[in-house]
Amino acid sequence: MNMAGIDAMCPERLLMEHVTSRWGTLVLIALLDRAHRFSELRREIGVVSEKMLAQTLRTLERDGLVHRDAKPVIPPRVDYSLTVLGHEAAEQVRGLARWTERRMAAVERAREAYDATRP
Amino acid sequence: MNMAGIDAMCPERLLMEHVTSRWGTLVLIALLDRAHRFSELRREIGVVSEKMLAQTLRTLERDGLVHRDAKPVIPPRVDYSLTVLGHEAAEQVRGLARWTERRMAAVERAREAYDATRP
DNA sequence: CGGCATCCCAGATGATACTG
DNA sequence: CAGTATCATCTGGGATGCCG
Repeated sequence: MNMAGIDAMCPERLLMEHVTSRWGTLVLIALLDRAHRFSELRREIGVVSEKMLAQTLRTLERDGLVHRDAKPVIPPRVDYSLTVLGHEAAEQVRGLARWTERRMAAVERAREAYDATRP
Repeated sequence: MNMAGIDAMCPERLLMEHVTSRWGTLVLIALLDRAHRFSELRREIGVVSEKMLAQTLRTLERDGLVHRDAKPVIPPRVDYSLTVLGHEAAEQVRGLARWTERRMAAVERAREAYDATRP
């Protein structure tokens, strides 16, 4: 265990991987805006397979970050929203996302400088 | 492109994957404390292969987050430290890490409740 | 000591088809 | 509409060996 209390395979790291996973981040950020139906999330996220979206939502629901509200109607309607816990997670993730936006240009300059100095 | 300006394969997402990757997070948090040699990072992180640590460090260096200082001595000595950009990234990541520590117990209760309601 | 090159595999992800 | 099931593919990551 290192100084931050996070090691390679501790429970905290697994939770962190759920919220920072490719689809986890996009789901959390989309839900930070408002509740979404399954198909709305698919459209908003862009290209994501049904399987991965369903799997991601189930993981986040199990962790208590996302609330699933399945209405007993035909055709089915399922709404996903953030819990209080999920809202906190989403804000952390959004902070990271916003940082990447602010600093993307600087990072790309750094890459060009790095690449320019070698084969 | 969704509302957060982040989609599945944009440059921002790649950058985010670098900083939130399994080894990226641990390296950034370790360097937030102080500069480390390669072998110090290996020990501090715990179980990490040389390959992944080297690869992670190269990626973070290329992104301009980590500074690599190779001293021309024998035996070789290489020190890694955070750049200003890297310090910002590391603080975001540490924020996420601290959140997982604060909320881990609540998440585990949520999982038990979830698991208790099905096969 | 601090790497890089190679091979290999489990697990993550995608594609497609099917269902309540 | 909102999934599940199955099969195929891709890739992060470990193991090993070599080198300046």
